[in-house]
Amino acid sequence: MAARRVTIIDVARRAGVAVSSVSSALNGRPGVSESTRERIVQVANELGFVPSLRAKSLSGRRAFTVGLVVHRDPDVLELDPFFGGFIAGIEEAIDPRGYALVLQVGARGDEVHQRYRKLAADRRVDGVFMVDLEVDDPLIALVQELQVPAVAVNSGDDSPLPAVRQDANAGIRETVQHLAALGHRRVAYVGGRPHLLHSLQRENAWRAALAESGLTPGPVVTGDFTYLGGAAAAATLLALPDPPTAVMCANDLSAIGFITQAESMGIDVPGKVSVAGFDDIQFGTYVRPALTTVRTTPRELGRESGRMLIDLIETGEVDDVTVPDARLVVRDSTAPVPPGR
Amino acid sequence: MAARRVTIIDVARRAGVAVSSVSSALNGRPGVSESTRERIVQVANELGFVPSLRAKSLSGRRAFTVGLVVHRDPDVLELDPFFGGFIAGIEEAIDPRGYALVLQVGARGDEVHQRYRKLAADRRVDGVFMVDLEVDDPLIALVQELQVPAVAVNSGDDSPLPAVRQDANAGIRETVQHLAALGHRRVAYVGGRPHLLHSLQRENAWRAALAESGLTPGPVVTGDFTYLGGAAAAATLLALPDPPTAVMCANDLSAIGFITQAESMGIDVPGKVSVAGFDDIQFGTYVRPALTTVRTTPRELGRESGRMLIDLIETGEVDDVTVPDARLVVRDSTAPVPPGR
DNA sequence: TTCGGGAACCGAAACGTTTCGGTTCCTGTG
DNA sequence: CACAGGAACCGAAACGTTTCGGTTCCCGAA
Repeated sequence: MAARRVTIIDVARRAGVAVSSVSSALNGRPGVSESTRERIVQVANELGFVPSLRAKSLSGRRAFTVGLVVHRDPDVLELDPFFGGFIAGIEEAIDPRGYALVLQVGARGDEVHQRYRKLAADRRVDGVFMVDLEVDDPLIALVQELQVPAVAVNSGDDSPLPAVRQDANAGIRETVQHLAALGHRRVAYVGGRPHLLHSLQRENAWRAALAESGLTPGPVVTGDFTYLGGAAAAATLLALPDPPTAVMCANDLSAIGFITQAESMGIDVPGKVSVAGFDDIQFGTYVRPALTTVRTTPRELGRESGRMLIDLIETGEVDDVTVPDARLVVRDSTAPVPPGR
Repeated sequence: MAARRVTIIDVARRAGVAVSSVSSALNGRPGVSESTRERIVQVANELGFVPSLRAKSLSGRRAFTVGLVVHRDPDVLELDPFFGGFIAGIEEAIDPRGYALVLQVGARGDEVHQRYRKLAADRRVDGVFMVDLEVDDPLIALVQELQVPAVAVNSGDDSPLPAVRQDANAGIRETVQHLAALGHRRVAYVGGRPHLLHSLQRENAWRAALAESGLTPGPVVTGDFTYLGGAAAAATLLALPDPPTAVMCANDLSAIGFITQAESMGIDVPGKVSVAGFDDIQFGTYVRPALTTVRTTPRELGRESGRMLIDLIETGEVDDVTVPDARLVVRDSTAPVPPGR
């Protein structure tokens, strides 16, 4: 009894009009009188007509699908605070407009490359999101070569692609000012994976903010955004002859690693050293001491990215957008500089 | 210069054969001699022919896409250890077979319903994964009504849908035996959201394992799989006149919440109370004391689910599969029962 | 030598839309 | 009253495959 699908032809026949008129009527295109439009809509509803997405794709040369390929090891993905909210935001924007998201993950760079190529060759998606951009990212050239519409998320200021950004500077500046106000003069930095664009951006923001506050940069450790990386950084920094009294970490996970390591070395946080993170992951509120951090809003970023990509697909051009700044959230892992330092 | 796409017609013309022969040749169907098949393949490569997925979909009545709709609040998603690995596993299985995954999230139940309906109406996907099944889940009836092929992940034993399962029983039994061997006689349980099928399964497994070890169930608290829920459970259980000496939690997150709360009440873990979790999230290795837990393998589950769904789509029937059991991982949060208890 | 049968190949319909050029008809203007 | 112009509507091509029925041709058996 696999009931045959009701097609536009059925609607046309039943309404006594041409197929093309049904198409025009249902898509709000001109060339059909208001009265027949109403009749057609009526008939379409009666019949429960749902246009075939596949036929639309073939005819209309759009897939009504956008792609996100995540360049990340699945194990790392587990702890990533970004994607849950980001994807939810994307959907909020694209679902009402009839688009769906295809998601792919690739651990290695060449896998990611292949995924993009295949996505483009198959014309499976009408556009893609570019996240986790690297410095001089070859993927940018790739999507340009492939001619697939793309929006860059948190790219640099000179992005050749349309971009949506959340400025980290404001939050980082607030953090540095917060630390300075607490009397800290020696503020270290634990970086993220250095080839990642936003690692660079955050570190630069930190330097700029220090300069603004009249401070000179403390020691810098290159990390990798992981818990273990943060712990290793603590081992290094806190063993220095003149250890920092405060540390900014490139993300919360490494900040938490840092704190745990510090405490296991018998160094109290925030009594002896203040620690600030970045991201505002939920665990930051559970950890002891609760983490002072900079709150980012992946969901808003996703929503704007989604909106923008579809605008780009449908109109061919868009303006860059900026979501509200990341802001400082003060909790318990930062405190006044210990006396005598 | 939007170069026209090279189609099967171009290949046919260039090879001097009919379009239908090209189709047969490239899809490994009989009816074309080996020599012309080779020639056709040759020509197709020369021309860089990539069959149009859209045309294939329309003609062949398959979308080469499968769907996963996640019923979860995006904020909860952030801490969820399951989906990163699960999705990665799905992809491992489906990508080589030419399928892609569309992912959707819905915070509310009715949203999820709508998503499934739309997916089916649009024929956007050829099949779906059903995760986070509830007791008597109405979604099962929905996908059956909608006639969309579906595989259930960790469903009950009497699933009307083909299912892939990872048995939690083995791991939970091991855990209970481990606790019993440490001398514990009063083992409490902190459950998950009670309408979720796997909450029920885990609790039943716990009861069964206790019985096997000749123990009677300790107090049970209904939780919600969250950190805060675990903390609340600790507050309740540890204030009991005769508190348990060991606790099994339905997942790691609530176990970590439990431990934190216990310690802030001055009750040492594992000195005074042993705590075991479930999932084996990465944080469990970082937390102090490192968490004894049951390791699940979402990635394998994803891989098998993906394989199975595509088999189901293409052949119409499949057998249930089971991935290797979840196993106990002993770390530092469990210890011998304190003397005198 | 004839005939049957299968392998190889072909042509066209079908999938379900959108789009575009063309026809009809009505209205207003001169 | 004639005619231009535009609104409403129609028909068919196009999108790029797969599939199915039909034709050709060759080979082996009788």
